[in-house]
Order: sequence, then structure tokens, then C-alpha cells
Amino acid sequence: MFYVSTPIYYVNDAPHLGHAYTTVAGDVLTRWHRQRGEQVWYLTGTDEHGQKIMRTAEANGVTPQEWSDKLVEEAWKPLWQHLEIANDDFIRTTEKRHTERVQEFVQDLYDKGEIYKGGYEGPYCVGCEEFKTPGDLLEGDLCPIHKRPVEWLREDNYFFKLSEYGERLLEFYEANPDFIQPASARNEVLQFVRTGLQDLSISRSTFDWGIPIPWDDKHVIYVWVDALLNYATAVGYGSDPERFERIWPADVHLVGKDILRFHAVIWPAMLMANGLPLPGKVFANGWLMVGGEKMSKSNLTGISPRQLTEHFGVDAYRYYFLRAIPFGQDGSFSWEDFSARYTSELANDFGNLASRVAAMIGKYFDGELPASAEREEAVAGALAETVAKADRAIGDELDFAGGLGAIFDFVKLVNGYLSEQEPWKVAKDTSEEGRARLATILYTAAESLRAVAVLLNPVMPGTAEKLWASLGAEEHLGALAEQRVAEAGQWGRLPAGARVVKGEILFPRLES
RNA sequence: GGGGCGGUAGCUCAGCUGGUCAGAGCAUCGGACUCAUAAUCCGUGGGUCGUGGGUUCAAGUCCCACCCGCCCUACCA
Repeated sequence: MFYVSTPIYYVNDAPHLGHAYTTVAGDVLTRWHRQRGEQVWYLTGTDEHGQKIMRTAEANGVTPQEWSDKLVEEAWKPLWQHLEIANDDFIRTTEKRHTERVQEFVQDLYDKGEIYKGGYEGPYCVGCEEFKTPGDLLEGDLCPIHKRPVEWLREDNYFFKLSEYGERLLEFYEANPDFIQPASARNEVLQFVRTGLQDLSISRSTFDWGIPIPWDDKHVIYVWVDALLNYATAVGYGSDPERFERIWPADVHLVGKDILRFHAVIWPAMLMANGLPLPGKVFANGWLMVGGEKMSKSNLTGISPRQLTEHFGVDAYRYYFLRAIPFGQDGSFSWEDFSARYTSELANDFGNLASRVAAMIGKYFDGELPASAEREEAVAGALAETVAKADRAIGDELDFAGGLGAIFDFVKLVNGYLSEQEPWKVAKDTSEEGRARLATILYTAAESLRAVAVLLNPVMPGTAEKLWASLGAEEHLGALAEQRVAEAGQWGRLPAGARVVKGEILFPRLES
């Protein structure tokens, strides 16, 4: 089972572009693997405990649970639906199937002696109601937010013996060089772990919006221990061993680089402590930058996903970020760049190709795909290479930009092929040879589009479906979703006689 | 403070262990063509490769210093 997770997002606020970026990437990755014919499990969800949500809820005059319910139902789930995210499950950390298992997990670690009672001591700001790190403080030990002196406070906590896992983690990273990606992220983690790990305080007693520690209900479980476990509880950990066995471990955990450390250090250590298999890969994607600044929830100047989909459409939205930004790197994004790529790549190169091919088959063959007299090796060969390249890039390397680049290079190649062959001139030659030549040219173009529809289906399902319909492919080849990547590059799958119609414009020109 | 990454054509970026490395895409401009969403195809212009030194027969490509931007330096998530 190919199991992919997004982070579970903190429901402190509504989803923004960064959340959507990661979630779309995971959706494309999992759709790609489904298109390969694999069994796939795609999980997303929400993280709903913690002090911050408690405060936000209070500030809005509702309980934390009410606050979470509202955001999940009115903001998060609807956005994923809007963006055509085909997740198989959606887990919330306030669900019983999660909280009970988390308690069991922590109890297990406690029984195994991995957790001990200790104390955390440090500068504490009464105003913030939280501990500060010495580095946070202003001159004279002032809280940077309240500008008031901090107090030195000690809190009893339970600690997980994270410090004992440094060596094992390093060995694991060594043995699994692709565990943390991209390489820059891996290096950061390695450096961090090499300098030595401290034990992790895994409980809090200063607030109560969390899962109680089973043997000491004055404490709640540290939100990250709670949150990370969603990846296991959602697939049956502790409740459905057979299912858990089948799905676990995750093949890919997609994360933002801000939460890399939790996933690359704490999470594997927790799993090791409980003797569970470790995930295959943690892939940290970068920040979306706009005007050189990071977009985040604290940066409310950010553009919302819906603003973009309203203007460009959902498919173009799904395409744009993955195409424009190498996955794993920070990427600058701008309305102008989105417009430029939409027009050049989607409308002019791709949409127009579909349009002109369908138009010519309609005009010269009454919409009935003619049989090809010969096989155009250059185009057929390029297609096979394109499929191989895209499959490796998107399916294996999470190099979405590279894979999409390959597919769109092929689209350009087909445009070039048509310009070279000039079917509109060949059409004037009504001899038998002329008709045969024309048939070959148009068949070649249509067959190319058939493959493009398959390759783009994981990325732009709506558009791919329109193209599939326009080619009359379903009647002969079946549903688009059933087309396999491995067969996409085989030449000659679309049979002569298919009803090709010029459907609606795939990517209409943008308003000014 | 320590560590890491980046600063290459108008824009976004490729350039591995030094020797056609000064590139690609988009935008600009010129030409071709008319099947198509005034789309497509071909061609052109444009950069002292952040700054200053140094090593070398030869440096975006190595070394040093400096300037600018970003990230990490553990328990908000």
C-alpha cells in the first residue's frame, strides 16, 4: 500500500496557500500512484489540541471543540473538496479513534520505561502563560511580547528519553539516505542530531485542552506527540492490527519545512521506542514567497486559494505551484507569473493544441479519427521517453516541476510537428496518398493527446477528463482513471473510428 | 555569536568534481504560416555571472574578505 500523509493542519485559522500547496502535492502524488494501478492511501486531517487553539476559541467566545468543528466543517473540508483533493481519510485529533490510541501509545512507552517524571525549568511569562527560551528574551529578561520581566518557574513534566535515540537515528539516516528530503533538509537534521539530543517534555499541566496522560490526568499530552501519532492511529494502530499491518508504515510524509524536525527526529524516535516500523520518507517542501516574503497565517496579506481558483480555475491552480516551483525549494509566486504560465503553457501550448487537432479532425474527417497509414517514430519515441521521465520524476522523486516540464515539452513537440507537417496544406491534396498522409498526421496528433490526457489526469483531473471526452476515448479505452501510466506511452492505443469532437475550450483566455 | 543556503539576461531559474559556461523558459523584437483560444513555428537582441582581492596557463565554477537576502541554533504549532 502506498501511503502518503500531509501534515495535520492546526485549525487555529482557515487554510492558506501553504496548506493547499502541500495538500495538492500529496494529491497529485497519490493520484499518480493510483494511475499506476497501485493501492494507495492518502491521509490528511487537522490538529486540534493545544494552548493556542484554546486561546483562540476563548477569544471567540466558544469552546475549543466548537471552534475546531466550525473551522473543519466550514473552512478545511470544503477547501479540499473545492481543490479536488481525493483523500481517503480525514483524521481529527479530537476524535476518539485517535485520543484513545494516543493514550495507549503513551502508556506503552511509560510501561517500557521510556517516559519518566521530571521537571522543566525556565523563564516563564505570566502574560503569555508559557515558557520562553533564553534566546527569546529581550535585554534584562523581558518577555518580547509583554515587555515585562519573566519569572523563573519549574513545572513538573513527563519526559520522553529522546536523548537516548541520537545514535540510532543517525544510523538510520545513514542507512536510509533518502529518508529526509531534500538534501538541504537532511543536512539540517543531521547537524541537529549530531550536536546531541535532549529529552523531550511530553506533557503540559498549565492548560487542559489536550489528551490527558492516562496515569496522571493533571497533565495533557504535548501536542506534538499527540499530533504525530495521527499517522498511525488513522490507519488502525491499536484498533485494527490487520489494517495497520497492511497500510503502515507511511511511504511519504509530506511536511512543511517548519515542522521537519518533529517528523524527522521526534517521530522516528517515538516509533523506535515502541518497536514500530519507520516511515519511508519525510519530504519537506519550501515556503511560498510573495514579493520576497514568506506567506503564512501571520502574514494576512497572503492571497487565499479561492481568490486564485476563481480567476484561474481549480486545475490551473493545481498545476501552477507544482510546475513553477521545484518541490522542496522555496519559491516565489506572483499573480503575474501565474498569468504568464497560464497563458503560455496552458492556454496557448496545451489548450490550443487540443483545440486545433479536434478542429482539423472535424473539418477534414467529419470528426471520425482516421487510421494512421504509418507510425511517426519521432513522435512515438518522444512520447515513450516523456512517459518514462514523468513517471520517474513525479511518481518516484516527487519532482513535480521536472515531470510536468517533460509533459509540456512533449506538448510543444507536437505543436512543432504540426507546424512542420502542415496538415492544412496536405488537406488540399485530395489524392489517395494525400488523404493517407493527412490521416497519419492527425492521428499522430490525436494519439499524442490521448497520452497527455492520461499523464495530466493526476494533476488536472477536470481538464484531462474534458480532453478524454473530446477524443472520444472512453468508448474504446474505458474510463480515464483506469488508464495506466505504464501503458500511456504505448503507441496506437486510440483506435481509428473514435468520435473526436471539439469540446469546450480547455483554458479560456484570462480577462485582461 | 555559531552553522547552512542563495545573490547569473526585464522576470523565474540551469550551470556536477575549474578549461566552447555565458545558458533555458517566459516577456521583447523580426520573419513564416493560417488548422487553432490573434493561437503555432522559426529566428534576433539582451548579462563586467553581488563587491574587492587571491590561486591558476585557465574561475559564475576554487580560496579569503566584505555587502545583501533567507534558514537552522529544540519543546506556540
